[in-house]
Amino acid sequence: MATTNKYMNIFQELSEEIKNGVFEPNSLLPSEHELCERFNTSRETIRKALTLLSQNGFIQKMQGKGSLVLDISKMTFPVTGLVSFKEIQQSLGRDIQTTVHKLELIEAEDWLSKQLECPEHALTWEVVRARTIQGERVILDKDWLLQTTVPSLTEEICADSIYAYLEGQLGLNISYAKKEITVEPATDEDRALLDLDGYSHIVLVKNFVHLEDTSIFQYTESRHRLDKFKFVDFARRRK
Amino acid sequence: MATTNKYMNIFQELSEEIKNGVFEPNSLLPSEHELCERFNTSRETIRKALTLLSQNGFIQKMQGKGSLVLDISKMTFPVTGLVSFKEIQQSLGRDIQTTVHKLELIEAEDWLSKQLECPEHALTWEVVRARTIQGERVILDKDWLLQTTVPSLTEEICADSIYAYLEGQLGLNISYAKKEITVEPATDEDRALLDLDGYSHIVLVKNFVHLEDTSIFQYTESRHRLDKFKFVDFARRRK
DNA sequence: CAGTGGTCTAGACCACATA
DNA sequence: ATGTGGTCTAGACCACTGT
Repeated sequence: MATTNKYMNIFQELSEEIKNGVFEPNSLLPSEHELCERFNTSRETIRKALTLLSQNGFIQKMQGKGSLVLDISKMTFPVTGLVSFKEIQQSLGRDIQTTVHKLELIEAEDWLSKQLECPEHALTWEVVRARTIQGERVILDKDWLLQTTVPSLTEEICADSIYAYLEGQLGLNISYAKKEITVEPATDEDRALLDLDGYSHIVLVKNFVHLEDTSIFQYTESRHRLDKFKFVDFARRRK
Repeated sequence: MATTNKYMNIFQELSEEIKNGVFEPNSLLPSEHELCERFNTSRETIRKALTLLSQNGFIQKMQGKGSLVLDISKMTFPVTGLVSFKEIQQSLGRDIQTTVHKLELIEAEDWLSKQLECPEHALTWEVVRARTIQGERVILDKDWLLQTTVPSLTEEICADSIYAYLEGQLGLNISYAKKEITVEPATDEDRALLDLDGYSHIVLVKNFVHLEDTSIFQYTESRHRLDKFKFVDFARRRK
């Protein structure tokens, strides 16, 4: 669990303590000075950890007063940030299955090479997966990954979590992503592979995933049945 | 324009220069050392400004190499963070009108006092506004604001931007918000006040807005016609 | 007043990239 | 080997909050 970073460790340790109720919601965290002593470190380092806590909705800093612990039980769940389908569902303790409908190496067509910002005809993994939650097929995930960064891919990996494989096994460093959420008419494919229950539209979440060298290596379309879709976002006001 | 903060000023100055093309996309920013000299400041201060640029999608920092300028023209627009309807539309140069359908001081009912985390029967402003974009009424905004924090409210303010009034005139410090995006069946009110064009559902964006003392003072439901809804999110991976 | 967080500094050492 | 960013330090001064 120990990453190399001091402030990252402090952030994780304090966030665990907040989650576990060691620090009560609506109470104050120990002062920065006290935290310096507890973690035997300098104040700027403590402040980096506290900044992370603040950005992730754990605390609210108040000048002259201290750091107030927020009630994270009211937060439903921060889907913000880069979190994969599997991580989210696991965090909710949901019972899910994944059906892999397609796993092929294709040549990128015109539209796809534009999405991936890659040369046309670049070799690309195309993955189509349906997600079953509590007996209903409600999400269709369509992934495209450049073979230059992901040489091989198996059905086992797709049935589990592609993210876990990329970060864990391949050691890829995912750095940021852009998401677009819209509502679109359902396609024949949607109707065939999902239990649409009469809905004529789906929620489409497009996801452009970038590596640390800023190249896009994955483009994902996540197609959700309307009534099963929920997106939660925590955001701080930047002045 | 000059806020009090050194790193905030540097962030704004550099972000302007990136927007204006002074620094080309896919080129490197001057090194932190050079920026220290240019702004006559220490490295940690420069790094705070660069961290802000990174978090807002302007640059990608790469150890050993430098800070790469990202192509913000590909970003559509960061709707992430706390941005009001008016700010977003203005940034897109859209032609919009607002119709105020309701502006009343009411007593919070059961469900509302739960949303606002306030005592039942607390006095609350209820505001209902329809947004017309390019001739079509496509968004219905329903706002509830606690009178304890917003003593008075006029139709003129509502027709313009409530946010601008709250932050500019009242000097309220908005600090963070939680958003929830779902799809819900349209109500009779939706059908009456919007040009729903046959759609049976709307996209519902719930917004819980908190002040710096962490109290909720505003709860908003933004109801969008399906085909006119778009949400864009930029997120960095936190390890 | 004392205690809190907010900003800023000058310098140190490390890890990574490039030539 | 040099230059880049990543982390950490010890201390300074300021602004705000409470008593």
